[in-house]
Amino acid sequence: MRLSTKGRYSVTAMLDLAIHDKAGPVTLADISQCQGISLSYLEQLFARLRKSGLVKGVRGPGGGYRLARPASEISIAEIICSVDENVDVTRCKGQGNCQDGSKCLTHELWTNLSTKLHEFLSGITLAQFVERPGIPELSLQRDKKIGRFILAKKQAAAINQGVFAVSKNINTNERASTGLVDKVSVR
Amino acid sequence: MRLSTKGRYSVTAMLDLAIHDKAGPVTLADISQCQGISLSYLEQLFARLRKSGLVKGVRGPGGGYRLARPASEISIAEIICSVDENVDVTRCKGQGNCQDGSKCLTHELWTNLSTKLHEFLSGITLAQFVERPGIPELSLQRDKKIGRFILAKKQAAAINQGVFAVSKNINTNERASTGLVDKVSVR
DNA sequence: GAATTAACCTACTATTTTAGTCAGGAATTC
DNA sequence: GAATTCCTGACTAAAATAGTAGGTTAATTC
Ligand code: FES
Ligand code: FES
Repeated sequence: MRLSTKGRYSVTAMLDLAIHDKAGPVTLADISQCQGISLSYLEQLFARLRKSGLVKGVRGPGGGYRLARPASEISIAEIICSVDENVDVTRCKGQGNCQDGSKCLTHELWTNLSTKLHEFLSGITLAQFVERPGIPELSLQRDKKIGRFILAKKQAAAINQGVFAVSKNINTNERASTGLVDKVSVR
Repeated sequence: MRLSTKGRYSVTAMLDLAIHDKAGPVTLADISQCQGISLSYLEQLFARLRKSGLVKGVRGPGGGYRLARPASEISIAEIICSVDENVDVTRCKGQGNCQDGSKCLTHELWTNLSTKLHEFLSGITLAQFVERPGIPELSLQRDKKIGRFILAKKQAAAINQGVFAVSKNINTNERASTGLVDKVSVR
């Protein structure tokens, strides 16, 4: 197992998705702006998250990314493993033969430690972080900023079309699946 | 917290020291040979371990490195932290101000996760690995190889001085502190 | 159907970290 | 004084990380 900023970015982004899951898809552009990470870099990370079956992409206007599974079924370990492909714990990659054909001490040490670490991180789910005391207030604070930003864009689009209170169909297939448009729409 | 090959090398090397602690100092040359890591790279790692007060260096012939404390008082977390100086968990490095002056979600998430991880790795000591079932046999196996190598060197030095059964003072200050020379000496 | 949005894809560049090398100096033993 | 081994600093090579650029494709809105 390996821990780097790559995994940190991914976990943070996934947390973002988990928090806003009820309000529909989150665009990478928003995460990029909010977290100060490059958009294309995020795209690369999310490509892996998608291939690992952790997120689903929703194309078109009003689209973005959402969790492929409930937050309670996604562990921190899964997220980190999906972006850090270099998970070769030992040097021999499974076969115990890096010391004249026989198993070295390193082998046992790291398979042991790494399974323990993995078990530990597997026990922590995204949901646990979302439901953590303190998050609701922080989430609210930040939603004002992000929400305002999203609304500003939607408003601008609406004004551009002549009318103000528009917000009809943001993304029909998504609305159907979530049944929650009010939070995204303007009025 | 961060996990990389750097920390892996260090933990493995420290385990080596812990196993052979009773038999006196272990040279970096031996660890280098046995683990297949560059000697100078090991020296750089051990420089940090020494500055962190985890190991003590013993100069001169018969010298090497030994643990500065009992193996039962050295945790995996300490070792990893001492070589990976880049332990900035958050982006703001303590102050919660990376989001318009206020704390972002990332902050709480990572300080929380990282303390948990740290607690976890702090609970695992070197001694636990040395005393682990399975290690004695493996250690014995490997000691034949390393031991033979060390003995070969000592023998060569002895022969060089005309007598064979010498093994008088390998490293006096070390012998005094350990009171265990027989394992190191030839006969 | 044209415009827009945002996912999706590929290749390239820059920066940083990791790993290794080199050349020497200092303490210790013999 | 020679050998050994820690110790130091500077320098190089390779790899991973982070960011950039320029597109294509699917959905939505008008
Ligand atoms: S790493 Fe598996 S035998 Fe050495
Ligand atoms: S990382 Fe500390 S406030 Fe954002």
